[in-house]
Amino acid sequence: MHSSLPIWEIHSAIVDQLRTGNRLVLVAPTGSGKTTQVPQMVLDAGLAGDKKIIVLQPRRVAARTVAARVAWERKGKLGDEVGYQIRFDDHTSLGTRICFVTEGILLRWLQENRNLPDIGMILFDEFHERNLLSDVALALVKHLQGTQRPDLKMVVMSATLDAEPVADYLSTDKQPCPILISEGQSFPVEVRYLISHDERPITDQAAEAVEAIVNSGEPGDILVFMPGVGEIHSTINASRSVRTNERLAFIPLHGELQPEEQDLAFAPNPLRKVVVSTNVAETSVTIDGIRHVVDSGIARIARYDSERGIGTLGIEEISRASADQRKGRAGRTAPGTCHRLWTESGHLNRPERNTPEIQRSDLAEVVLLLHSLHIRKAAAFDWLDKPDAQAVERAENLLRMLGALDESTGELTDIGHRMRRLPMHPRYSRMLVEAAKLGSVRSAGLCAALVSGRDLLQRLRREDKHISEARELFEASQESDFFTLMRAYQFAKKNNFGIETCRRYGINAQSARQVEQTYDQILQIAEQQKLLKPDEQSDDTALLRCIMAGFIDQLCIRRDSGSLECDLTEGRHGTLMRESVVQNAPLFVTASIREVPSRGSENLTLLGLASAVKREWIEQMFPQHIKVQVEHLFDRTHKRVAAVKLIRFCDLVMAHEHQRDLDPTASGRSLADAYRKDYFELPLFNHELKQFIARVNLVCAVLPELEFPPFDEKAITDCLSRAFAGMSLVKEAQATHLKEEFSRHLAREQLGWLDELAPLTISWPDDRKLKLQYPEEATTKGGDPIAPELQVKLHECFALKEQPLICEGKLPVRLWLCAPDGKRIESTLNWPTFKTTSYPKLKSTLQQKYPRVNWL
DNA sequence: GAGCACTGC
Repeated sequence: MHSSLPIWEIHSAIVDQLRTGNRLVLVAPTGSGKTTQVPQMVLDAGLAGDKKIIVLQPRRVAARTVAARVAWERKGKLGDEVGYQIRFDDHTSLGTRICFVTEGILLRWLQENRNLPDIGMILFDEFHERNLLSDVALALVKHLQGTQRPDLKMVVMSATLDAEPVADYLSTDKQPCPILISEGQSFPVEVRYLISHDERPITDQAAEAVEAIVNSGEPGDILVFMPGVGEIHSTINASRSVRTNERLAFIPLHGELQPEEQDLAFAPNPLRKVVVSTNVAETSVTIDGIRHVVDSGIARIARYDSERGIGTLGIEEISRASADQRKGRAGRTAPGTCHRLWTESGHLNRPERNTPEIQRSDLAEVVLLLHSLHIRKAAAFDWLDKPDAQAVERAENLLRMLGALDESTGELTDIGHRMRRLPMHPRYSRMLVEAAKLGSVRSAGLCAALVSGRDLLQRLRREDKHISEARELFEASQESDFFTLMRAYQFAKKNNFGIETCRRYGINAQSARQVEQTYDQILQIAEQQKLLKPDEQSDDTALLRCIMAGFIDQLCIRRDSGSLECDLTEGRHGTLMRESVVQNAPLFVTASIREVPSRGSENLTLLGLASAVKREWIEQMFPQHIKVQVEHLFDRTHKRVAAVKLIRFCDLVMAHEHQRDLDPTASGRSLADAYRKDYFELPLFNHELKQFIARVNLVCAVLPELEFPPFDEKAITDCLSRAFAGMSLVKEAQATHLKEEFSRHLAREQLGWLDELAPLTISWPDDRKLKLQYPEEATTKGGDPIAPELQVKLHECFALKEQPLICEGKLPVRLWLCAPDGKRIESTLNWPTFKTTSYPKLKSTLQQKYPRVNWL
C-alpha cells in the first residue's frame, strides 16, 4: 500500500464512518489515490465482513489496470484476492475480495441476482462523470439497500467538490450521509483567458496559442482540445504554417484511431509533442508530460430529442466543470498553463456542470431493465436527477410498439422477458426474438454485434477513393446496409482480422475482433435462452423482416427518386446517407437517425443503416397500425379534386392509389377547404354575400337571445361544401351561385327578421334609402359589436331628429359625416349631441369652404 | 457539394 498518498490522511475517518453508517460520499481529486487505496482500507478494516467489495469503474481499461495495480500493491496474483470483471474478461475467483467491474457488469448482476448476496460494499468511482449506467446503478443499489439489503454499504467517490446533491440523495431523516474530503496531488495550472472575443476560426486561434507557448520558451508538451476529427486536422494544418523556432511533433488523438496510432500520443518523442485531441483526452486517457493545455472550449455533445425521437450531435460550449477537468491535464507532472480560447466574462455564462447523461439519452434499455426489476414507473423512481418525463414516455411507447410491454396493463410481456436477457438495445433484442421465429438468429445476432461497439467501417474522405472502390466488394446487395457490414465482417474474419488487409478495405480490424467476441456472447445467450436452433438456415428476407420488427417506428419513404429526402412517421423527415446501399428502395427502415449541424442554417437529419422493406410485410406484421382511407385531395396544379386511396402505417402514407369515382360530399368539402386555404378565388363569394354573413353575425352578437346560427369558420365551410357537392373542378366551383346555400343556413322566418334587425338600407327623412355597410368582423376582439356604417353628407342630416338604430334599437349606426364634395369629416354614434356640441365648432370653416350650402 | 464526440452489458 502507498500510505504516502493524500487519501491516507483521512483513513480513520473513512473507516469510522463506514463502521457506523452504510453510506459515504468521498470527494477526492485526481492524484489522491482513492481508487487504489480506499478498497484496500475497507478490506483491511473488515468493513465488508466476508463479502466482496465491488469497485465500479466507468471504463474497461481502468478496471483492468487499477485491479492489476492493487493486486501488485498487495503482492498477490491478479484474480486471487484482487480481481476484475469486464465484458469478455473475468479475472475473479471464489476468493476474490476486491473486484473492479464496469457498469454493465454490475447492472447484469442486479438483473440476474437481485439481492447481490455475496457483495458487502459497492464503491462508485469517478461518479462525477454522471454516466447513464452509473446513475442507474446508484439508484438501484440505493433501492436495494433500502429494501432487501440494509447491511450493504455504499461509497460514492467523486473528483469534484460538488458532493452535496449526492449526499442529500443518500441521506435519510435518521441518518445523514457524511461527506469526507481529501486533498489531491497535482501542480498549479495558470489559466489564461482571451482579452476579448475573437471571431476567427477556433482552429486558427488554437494554432496561434500553440505558437505563443512555443515561442515563449516555456518547456513541456502541449495538449489541444478540439470538438472533432475535422477540427483536429485543420488545427494541425494551421499550426504547421505557423512560425516557431523549434520543430514540433503534431499528433492527432481521437477514438476512431487504431491503437498503434493512439500510442503515438503517449510514446516519448524527441520533438516537443503537440497532441490535438477530442474529448477522449478529457476523461478516458491520460497523457504524461503535458504542461500546457489549449482549450477550444467546445465539444460535440450527443443529446436525445425525446419529442422527436432523434439523436442529435451538436457542437456546444463545454461546462465550467469540463473546462476545469481539461485544465487539470496540464498539472499532472509539473506546474503548467491552460489557454482558454474564450473570455473570463464568457466563462461565467457557461453551465456549471455537464448535463447528466440520463437527461440526454434514449432510455428504452433502462426502462426495460427497471421493468424486469418490477419497477414499473421509471419516471417516479427515486433518481439522483430525474430523467425527462417525455423521454421516459417515449421509451415506454417504444417498448409497447416492440411488444415488450403489454398495451393495456403496461406489464412486461413474454417477448419482453426474453428481450431483457440479451445485452443490447431493446430494438436489437426484439430483432432476435423475431429471428427465433423466422430462423435467422445467427444473422440478427451478428447485426446486433456489429453496432455494439466502435464503427466497423472507417468513414471515408474524398481522397480514400481506392478504399471505396475496394469496398464495393461488400456492397453486393442493395437491400440493407447491415448486409454490407456483415460482408465486411466476414471478410475480416476470413483474413484473421489482419490489420494490413483490413486497412486496405477501410475496416477497423480492432472493431472487427470486438464484433466477433460480442457475436459469440450473443449466440451463447441466445442458445441458453433457447432462441437459437441448431439447424438454422440464413435467409435475407427473413433477416430484413427481423430488422423491420425492431425499427418499424423508423419507417421511411423516399419523397422522390431524384433526391435522398425521406418522410418518416410522426411527421419527421430526413436525408438518406449517401453511402447507404439502399438507394433504390421506396420504403425502408433506418436503424440510425442523427441530426447534425450543417453548413446551411438548418440542421441535417441523417438516416443511416437502412434496410429495404416491403409493404406486405408491414401489413402482415403490424395490421393494427395500418389504416386505409379514401381521401379527396385538392390538386393545386390541375385545380381539381382527386380521390386517392391512402394506405398509412401510423401517420405515414406508404402508398396511394387514384380512385375513379368521387364521393360527392367529400369532393365538395375538399373544394371548400381549398378555397378557405386561398388556393383559388371565388368571384361569386362577393360583397353582397359577405354583407349577408356580416349581418347575421352582428345579430348573433347583439341579440344572442334570438339564437341565430352564426357564420363561423365551420359554418361558412359547410355552406361552401354543400354548394360544391358533386363537383371536382375549380371552374365548376367558380360558376356556382352561393347565395342560396348560405341563405339556407337560416330558417325561413329568420331570413325575414334579418332584414328588419340588420337591414340593408336606412330610410332617410328625405325618403331616400341609404345603404349600410356592415364590417366583416361583427365584434371587436373583446366581443363588443361593431356598428355598421352609413355615409351621408353632413348638411343632409339637419332633418334627422334621432340617431338611426338597428337590432331592435340596441345598436346605433355609425354615421360618417361628409362634406358636400364627399370628403369624410367625422363620424358619430349620436347625431343630436354632435349637432349641438361638435357641429358649431365646424360650422364657420364649412361655411367658408362651401358657401353655397345652407349651413344651419 | 455537403456530414459524425465518448462509453458500456
